[in-house]
Amino acid sequence: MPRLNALPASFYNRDAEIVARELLGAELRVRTNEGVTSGRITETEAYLGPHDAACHAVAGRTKRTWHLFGPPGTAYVYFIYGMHWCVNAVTREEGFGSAVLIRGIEPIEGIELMRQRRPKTKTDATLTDGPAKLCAALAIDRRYDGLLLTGGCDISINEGSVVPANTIVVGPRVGISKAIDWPLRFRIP
DNA sequence: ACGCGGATGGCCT
DNA sequence: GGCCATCCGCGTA
Repeated sequence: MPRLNALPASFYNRDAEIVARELLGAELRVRTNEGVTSGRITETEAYLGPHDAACHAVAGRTKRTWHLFGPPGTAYVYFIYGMHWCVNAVTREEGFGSAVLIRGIEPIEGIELMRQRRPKTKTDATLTDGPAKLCAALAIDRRYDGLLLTGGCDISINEGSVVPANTIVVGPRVGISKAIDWPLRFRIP
């Protein structure tokens, strides 16, 4: 059984790179009227703020990026490529604009519900191994944008297993066209 | 096991 | 008007 202690705002009120590393092993959990789905975070990317050309904060606080500038521990959910959602955890102080993109999880709870939501998926290995895949599996969309992940909402990130630092694979972020060689992608093999 | 391109729409310039 | 922090299926090996 997963632990249900949500990570506190103080956890998120640090540099995105640190938070991205330490979110590995934590549990992302979503409750809907269909049931609960959750997974262990296995891949993250750090987006450092307005000085990071690949970070959405470069455009300033617009309608789309509004909650990226929210308080630490806020969920920043955005729509991309006309059909996909991605979820971030906001880091550092309110107004700064840095976050950690959740890129992969390993299902813990509600795997049958996840399969129903992603019926075309052939194997469980590809059920939640991408930022838009996991949002589809957990039914994360605009409704969750701006909610606090720190407890009390239908979306939260909870304490999980501790991941040894020497097992984390570090590499460049993917899918971006600027600041492409910064080593800000973290994953558990 | 790759590589490529289409789907699809909101938002910033 | 053009750009996306993507995914999937189809093509060539």
